[in-house]
Amino acid sequence: MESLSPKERIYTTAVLLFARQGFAGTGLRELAVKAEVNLAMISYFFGSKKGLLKEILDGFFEEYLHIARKELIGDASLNTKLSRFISSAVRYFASEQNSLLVTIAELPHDDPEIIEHKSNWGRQMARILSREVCEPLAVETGKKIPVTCLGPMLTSLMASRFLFSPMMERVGGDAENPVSVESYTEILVAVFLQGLLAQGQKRLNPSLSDKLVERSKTR
Amino acid sequence: MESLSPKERIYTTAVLLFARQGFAGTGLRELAVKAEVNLAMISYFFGSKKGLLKEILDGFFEEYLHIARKELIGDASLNTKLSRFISSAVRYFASEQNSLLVTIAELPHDDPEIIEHKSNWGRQMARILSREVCEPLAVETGKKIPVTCLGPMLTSLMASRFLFSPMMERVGGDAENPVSVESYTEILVAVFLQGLLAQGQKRLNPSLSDKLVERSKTR
DNA sequence: AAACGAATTAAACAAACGTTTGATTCGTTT
DNA sequence: AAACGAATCAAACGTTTGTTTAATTCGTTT
Repeated sequence: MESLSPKERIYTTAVLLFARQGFAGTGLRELAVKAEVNLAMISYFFGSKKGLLKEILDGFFEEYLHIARKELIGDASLNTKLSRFISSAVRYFASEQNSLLVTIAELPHDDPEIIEHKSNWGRQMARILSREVCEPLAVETGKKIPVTCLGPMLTSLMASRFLFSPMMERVGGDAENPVSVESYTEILVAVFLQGLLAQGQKRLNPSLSDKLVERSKTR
Repeated sequence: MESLSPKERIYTTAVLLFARQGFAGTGLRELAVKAEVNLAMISYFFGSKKGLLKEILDGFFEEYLHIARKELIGDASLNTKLSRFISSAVRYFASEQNSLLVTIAELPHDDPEIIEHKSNWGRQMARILSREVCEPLAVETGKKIPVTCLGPMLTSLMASRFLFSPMMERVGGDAENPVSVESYTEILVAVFLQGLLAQGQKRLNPSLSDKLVERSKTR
């Protein structure tokens, strides 16, 4: 945090505070203090509090959309494309957990300015998912699932772990060791593609990293 | 709204406003005006703004937990139990959409008072899911999916439509008619239990109600 | 009708809010 | 060294915030 520019410190600290306290629940004075910056610098760099939020949302959506384009567009099978997408997206969600939380917490709110931003990104994502997933899926399996249904399902599913993490930390007893991001990804892929009730496959077993953790505990 | 008691009007209006503008983003004066109630009545009935939020969260979790107990506990097959649970829960989410949105938007925030409330409900839900879903699942399929993973996945998946609805309303073009709650439920059950890539079954076709809508349009 | 507690009210409280102003410092260019 | 724009600052702007107070109305019980 020390080597960052003042503007970067504001951005980073804002993502952290907005994620933990909500956008409206965070005051600019607290943000300025925690970012070690003068209060007026926030308006100076981002125009307004809402302008700061817009930049955060844009930053998250831009990368998310980039991942979707990279992993979903192409000639690979639906199975591989979706597996790769989920894997990359979850890795991104994990690395930018706070940006994800800010975005999701602001999703249901209906501020006209913000809604417009979100819808723009939603339209682009819907175009990709429609062509690269929904249409091939209808051809291969006969199932017609609308993008407006599949898009939210997929994103919510991948975000679930992070949405509930502040709550689940106090639910899972001390005995239960937390699930690594890798095996979380494997579970997601398996459930979303093959279903919860499908017979277990070898890719569903605990990943190597989890096994090592387990061993180091029992010894 | 006219026949409700002042306390009920405050509660109902608060759910609506918190869902659309967020908890911290809603002022008590605006709430008092919209609920046609004197400002001081809010503190009088609910103690504080946070007290009001706690009652909303409790109200939502109580019914959600009730549904989980009713549909998941018993000797039916995993398939039927989960199908019924998803069906009931989605119907409840749809009827209490705003309570759901308030709850989810507050999930990631780490206010100690609120976190404690959420965790209490989370623990109870985890106990049910663990015994009635995770353990039977491990026996039947060999897959060991921790509750701290499955719980959030299931809830997020069912909530996805409602979380994204303000955004998706502007994404889906006018041509595309919205998915009914019934067929949304069928899609959820099919994807979660059999997987996205499974071959289409008859329960996956558009539900009767959707077919009627489609017919009335083309004629 | 007197008395009582619950319900409702207008008014005020200090604190925090987002934003703006005008002066000052800093590094670079002329 | 003079000049310039960008960056930083302390201070104040007018609102709005959640909460509390004390007085009043209301319906019921005595």
